[in-house]
Amino acid sequence: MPELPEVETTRRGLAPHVEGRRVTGVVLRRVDLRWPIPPEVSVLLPGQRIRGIYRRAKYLLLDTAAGSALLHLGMSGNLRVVPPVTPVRAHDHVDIALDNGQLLRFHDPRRFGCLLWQAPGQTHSLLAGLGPEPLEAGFDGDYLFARSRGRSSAVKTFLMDQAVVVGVGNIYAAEALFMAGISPLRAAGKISRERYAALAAASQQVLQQAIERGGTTLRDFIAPDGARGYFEQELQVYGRAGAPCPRCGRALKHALIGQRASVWCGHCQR
DNA sequence: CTCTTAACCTGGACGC
DNA sequence: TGCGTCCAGGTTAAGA
Repeated sequence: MPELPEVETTRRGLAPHVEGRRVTGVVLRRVDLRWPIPPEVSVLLPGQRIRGIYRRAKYLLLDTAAGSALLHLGMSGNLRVVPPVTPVRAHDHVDIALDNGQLLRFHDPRRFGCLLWQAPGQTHSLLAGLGPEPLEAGFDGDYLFARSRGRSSAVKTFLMDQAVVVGVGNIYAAEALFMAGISPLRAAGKISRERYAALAAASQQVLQQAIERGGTTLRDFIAPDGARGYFEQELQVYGRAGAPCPRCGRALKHALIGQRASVWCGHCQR
């Protein structure tokens, strides 16, 4: 489900409900997510005040003086703020109760997500090797050009590598490459500095627009208040294999690239 | 390092 | 209606 825009939408939706709130309790119904939920979550988190909610890559951090809860939504996860009487559904794995009477509820059918703990002043190992944020300084065409030299893998795979740049997943990689006019199959190491400048700009534009639309809801994604994302209406190529290219009208091609379904225009993207 | 592949898990869509 | 197969927005671990 979630790429950067969906995680950022979740962060913004959660912030007014959780910032400054004290955690009054934690209920773990299932701890066997991608990794087991560590004891700190139930031992250290209750009683703490949430100083802020932050996003790094596709991770969310609930920051407290005792450490930070580190959440990833995997493919199918979502976080919602619900009243305490809300019936528990299948796959509602965690409730974090807040002193405003609300529950922060983590739901994740496929359990590819995680809830881990980061000690104060430490950087969790999962965050250590991540590339720059695409919407912050340090990410541009010169950076992509430099990082891609000598790499033979497809540029789409390169763009989705979280060690290169974070937050870009299968939807937004397809959209950014279409916008930049670059074939997803092209070897990353053989693309010019100028074309990488276009790709960096396109990536930023598509991510920013998706955030403004509240993300993309295909199946599971839902904002903390239950709202869907509306970027699906703006998708140019993702999920449109065989349909006419919005630019030239030719049928969009599709293939697996790096094990991921990929769609592009063989005419407009070179 | 870089690259490829398999694996984790559930639900929905589809074909028969 | 029921069953088998395939596919899905992510990421890591293991092996070449």
